[in-house]
Amino acid sequence: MGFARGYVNRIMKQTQWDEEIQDREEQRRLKRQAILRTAARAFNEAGFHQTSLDDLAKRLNVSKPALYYYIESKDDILFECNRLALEYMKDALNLADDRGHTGMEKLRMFLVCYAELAVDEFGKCLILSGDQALTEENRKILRATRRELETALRAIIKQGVADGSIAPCDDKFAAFAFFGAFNWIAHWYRPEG
Amino acid sequence: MGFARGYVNRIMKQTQWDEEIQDREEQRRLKRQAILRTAARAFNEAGFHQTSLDDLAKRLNVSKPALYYYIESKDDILFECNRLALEYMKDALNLADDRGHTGMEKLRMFLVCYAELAVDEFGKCLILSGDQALTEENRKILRATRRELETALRAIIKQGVADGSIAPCDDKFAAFAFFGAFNWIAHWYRPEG
DNA sequence: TTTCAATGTTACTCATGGGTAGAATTGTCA
DNA sequence: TGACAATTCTACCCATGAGTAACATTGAAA
Repeated sequence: MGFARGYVNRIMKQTQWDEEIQDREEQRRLKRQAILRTAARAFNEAGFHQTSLDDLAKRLNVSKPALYYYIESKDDILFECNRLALEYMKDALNLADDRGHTGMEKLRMFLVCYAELAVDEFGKCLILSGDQALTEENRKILRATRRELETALRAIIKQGVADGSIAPCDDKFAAFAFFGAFNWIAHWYRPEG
Repeated sequence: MGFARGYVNRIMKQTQWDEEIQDREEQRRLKRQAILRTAARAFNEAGFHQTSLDDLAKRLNVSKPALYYYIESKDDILFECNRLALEYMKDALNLADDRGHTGMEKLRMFLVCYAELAVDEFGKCLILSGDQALTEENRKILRATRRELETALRAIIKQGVADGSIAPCDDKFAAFAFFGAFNWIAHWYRPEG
């Protein structure tokens, strides 16, 4: 490793990316990502308000101000974690929403992805931590994305009912029930089993 | 009203129990209950950590130390709200779990009650606020009660499968799915509709 | 090998908010 | 009406934790 002298790269040592990386920008991006992942895990374990930035810094073997070189504020961390999780979910939906499939096939495909995302650190962070700690501004942004997701899921359900692959039902309630049941996964799932 | 002089009974004036109550003990109990309900509502609206005891005191037209005459600590408030909600749910379950009914009938009866409780202030408080703010001690107590509920629900489902009123399924997952879907009610339900 | 931008550190500030001390007010009963 | 217990108030304490200032270290280019 060409960068192992002094207190450099304390953050990277805590992450899965120990390999050499040349590009400066890329390193910054990855360290930021490492902070976000570690933060998400910490939030999921102890809760947002029970996790101080000093705690987080300690986990990353770094001092607190070092974090501020990569993030804006504590709120910023939570917001980014949530934003990323929603981003992934939108990806999953786009992946599933491929023409040539019945509504039911799309639904199943999406829910499989969703279940995976719901046990990912970012996904758990999105589901477990409410948005009440965020700025009104950030809250709005996330709510808008959430609504997008919901609308898209409802469209899939409607299609499924139309093409006969899904039993007739109210798409709104069905969507809520699916989100509810799958979000609940995040509450009881433990990696052990 | 025989007690309307000075700054007495500030708390009671904020509640639905404006009528005369003689018994001292009973008044204490009711004021405490009023504090808990108001606290639950505040927690549900703004979040536990976003609600200071000063905020709560202001809602009740009372000074902060007055609260401490009725409660132990802020944690105590949250704990009691959760404990009460679980208490009500256990009542609902006992009500539903009456012999002479099929598993399906019991299940339906319980879920109807559960849906009502999930939109009650205490119920919402239980579902929305995680237990991460509580003492380890209190957490354990609540977890035990939660487990009781889950076990009882699973028993009902198993009975339903046995007597043929419910389609065969894994009782564990079914219970989780029900709790998940119904708890989600608390997230989107607004009294307006 | 000097120099500068990038990265981290130590040592602070300061607002917030849970909790308390001690005084004041009130209801009740002798 | 005087005394005592119940109840509430004003004014404080102080731990915590987010965020910052100023200084130190490092990597790499000139």
